[in-house]
Formats: sequence, C-alpha cells, structure tokens
Amino acid sequence: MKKAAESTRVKHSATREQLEQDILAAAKRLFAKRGFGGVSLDHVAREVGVSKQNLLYYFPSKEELYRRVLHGVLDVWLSYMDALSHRADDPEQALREYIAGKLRFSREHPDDSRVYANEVISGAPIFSAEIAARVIPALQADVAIFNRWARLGLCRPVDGRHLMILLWASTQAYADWASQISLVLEKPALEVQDFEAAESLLVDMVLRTVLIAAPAAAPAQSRRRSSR
Amino acid sequence: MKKAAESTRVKHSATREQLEQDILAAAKRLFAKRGFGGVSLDHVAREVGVSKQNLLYYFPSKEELYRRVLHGVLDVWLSYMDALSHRADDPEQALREYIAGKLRFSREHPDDSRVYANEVISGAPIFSAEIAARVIPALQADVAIFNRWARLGLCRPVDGRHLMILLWASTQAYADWASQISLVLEKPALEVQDFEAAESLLVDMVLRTVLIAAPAAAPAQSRRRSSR
DNA sequence: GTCTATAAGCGGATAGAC
DNA sequence: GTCTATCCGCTTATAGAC
Repeated sequence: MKKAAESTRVKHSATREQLEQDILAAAKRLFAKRGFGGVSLDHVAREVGVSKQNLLYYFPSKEELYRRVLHGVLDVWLSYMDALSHRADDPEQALREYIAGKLRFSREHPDDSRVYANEVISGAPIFSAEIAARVIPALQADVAIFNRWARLGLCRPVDGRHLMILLWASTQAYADWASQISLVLEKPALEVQDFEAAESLLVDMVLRTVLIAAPAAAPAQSRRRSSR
Repeated sequence: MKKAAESTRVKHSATREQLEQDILAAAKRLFAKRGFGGVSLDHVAREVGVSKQNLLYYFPSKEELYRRVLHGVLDVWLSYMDALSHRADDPEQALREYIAGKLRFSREHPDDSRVYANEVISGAPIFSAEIAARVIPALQADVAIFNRWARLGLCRPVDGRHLMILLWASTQAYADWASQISLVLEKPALEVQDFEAAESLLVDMVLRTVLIAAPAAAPAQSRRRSSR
C-alpha cells in the first residue's frame, strides 16, 4: 500500500473530493491511535502520499482537519443510534436492535469510536458544543421514549439516563478497549462471535432488568439481521 | 496555587521523594487530559514549579516519566479490584462490593482511569507487557472465581469474561466519560448520588442476571461502607 | 494544484558551571 | 541539585515559483 518508491501518489488521483476523503480517513486512523497531540501533519500526509504543504492546501490547519474528522465521526456514530425511535411501541425489540446497532458500530467503525472516546476523555475541549447540540438531544429523545414506556406500563421504571450510559459504555468498550479485551479472550483480535457473545449477555441483562414479564429463558434470538 | 511570581517553588521544598511525587501527580493530571503526545515536559515542569532541565534530572526521559505514571496508575487500579476474592463463597455480596469498589475508583481517581484508558485506546504500545502481566491475571482470577460459583450452582453460568468487561466499561465510564455524562445529567459535575444511582442500576442488573433466585424487589441495600 | 524554500518556534535532551 | 546555555530535529504554517 505504500511500497512504490516511484511517485507515491497512485490510487486516489481522481477528484479533489476523493483526495479529501483519503486524507480524512488517514487522519481518523492516526487520531484514533495516537490522539490529537500525537499526530503530525507530516505523518498524515505521508500516509496518504501527498506533501504536508499540499495537505495544508486542502485543510487550512491541523485543528480544522481534526474538526472535520470529528464531524464525520459524529455522523457515523449518530447513524447507528436511532433504533429506539423506530420501534416506539415494542421495548423488547427496540432494545435488542439498539444494542445490536451499537455493537455493530463498534465492530464496523472502531476508529470512529476511539476518536470520539479520545475527545470525550480530554473533556471535549474542541467538540463540546457539537456534542451538546447533536449527541445529547438524541440521547434525551431515547430516554424520553424509555420513560414513556414506563409510564404506559410497558416496562419497569429504571433510570433511563444511566441505562443509556451503561449501554454506550459497554458496547463501545469493544472498540475502545479492543487491545485489552483481546488479551482477556486470549486471541490476537476480536472476532464476530465475541461480539455475538457480548450482545447476548447485554441483551439478556437489559431485558431481565427492564421487562415486566421477564423472559425466563435466556433470550438468544434476534441474531439474524441485527449483528451481521 | 501558581500565582506567586517570586520564586515559584514553595510547597514541596521537602525531600527529593516529595518532589518526585509532585511531578508524578502533575504529569498524571496532564496525561489524563491531553494524552502522551499532547503533553510537553515544559508543561509538566511549569505546573510543578521546577525547570524542564531539573525535571529531566529526576526523570531521564519523557517516556520514563510516562512509564512511572502508568505504573502508579496500575497500582491504584488493581487495589480497587480484589473484592471478588474476598467473599469467595457469597456471589451476591462479592458482586455488590466489586461494583461498589470499581465505582469508588472512578469517583476517587478519575485521572488514573483516564490515563489508563488513553493507553488502552492507543493499543497499549508502551504498557501491554505490564497489562498482560498484572491486569489480565487479576481478571482471570476473578473469572475463575465466577466460574467456580457457577459450577457449585451458586449462580447462573453466564460468560464471566464478558461480564467483567461490562463491569469495567460501565464503571470506568463514570470517570472517562465524565464530561459527557454531566451533559446528559445536566449538571456541571458528577455528584455522589449519581454514582449511587449508577451503582444501584448496575447491581440490580447484574444480580438479576446472575443469581439463581433473583431478588424480586430492586436490591438497593449495601450503601453503607461500600460507596462512601 | 503541486512544488521548493523557509520562516519561527517548540520539542526532548545534553554539557558544564555553580 | 539547580541553573545557564545550547544542540538539533521536528512542528505548524506561509510565500512564491511553476
């Protein structure tokens, strides 16, 4: 992917749009691994196969590049988070799909999850405004749906905010903490069945806690289109 | 704390030991907030009130300073993690104390949690050996205890590894994600009762999932010495 | 759009006087 | 142990030729 000593640039050649996307993708990978301060523009540029000066032609500053990356990350993140509102009348199915979706995000976009985690751990110095404007409302909508279920007697009245926090944390852990989890599971990298095991446990726990008539048997269905 | 324009150094003056501790504490705070790459030695030195050159007299390199910080973080982290083995015959009480301990860690040592999280997210480039040597065995001991309970019929046979991952993730979230959680809860900072609400939900979920004879009522005891 | 050149400063780290 | 002085590579960013 970067062995050609000839003229570096090979693959993207195409449009300006494509080159910008390549830069954003490389930057995301590096920001995920080393954090904002651990990445240099030179590093990103070399990864893509352009000069640093050229990169600065497309993105006027490092912070702007980071901002663009974060913006894209948030788009992806939110796109996996709207399941709760799709099944507004069926708590069990809605929660199953929500959990499956969040785990799918961790599996399909681990770097997005890590970039987001890095920013939040740092106290969201750059992106707190956008998080407050885009993430929090989405979450509060989910909490509201959950509270409505409780009011309608469709589920037990647990604290929806803390439940959501628990769901985020325990699903995104499979992206953010992958290096440690693979040590625990004693395999070089996480596999599909590890995500399935996580989903199975988490769904089980949530449904046992939240449903009125708890499913006596372990609820191991819903593997069809949710998690692969 | 750093307004005196006179000679900076005021508080630590004491022993070499004390100065090293001050440096480590300041470095921990900064690494937690900005990651390894986002911190400069100058930055740390100014925070403590010594010169960069003097700091390098005590710690021969930035990486060595980081290593020392991480080592201390791991000490603290592990000291909060041994609850499971203390009540090897009583799953319910052991799990209650384990969860309470982990949440106490997040509340009392949020920066330790963040430094650790930063390192793990980055793939643990520097500390994977020490994590493998110190954290994983501790965790596997916990999993073993859990599996023994299941074998003895003291609890249901859920996957202990994924359960532990869930417990870590959802407890440490209250340190690592504090900035976002406080946005969700609409308060400037997390308070004791937020940790109690988290503990209550998490204990409830785990016990409902794990115990054979699930406690019908929400198990809201064990607030005494575990969480304050 | 891409290149060469270069500014201007910060980064970690060392040498040696006191 | 602490300070002054300094090395040197890397950093972000800009100017201007092609």
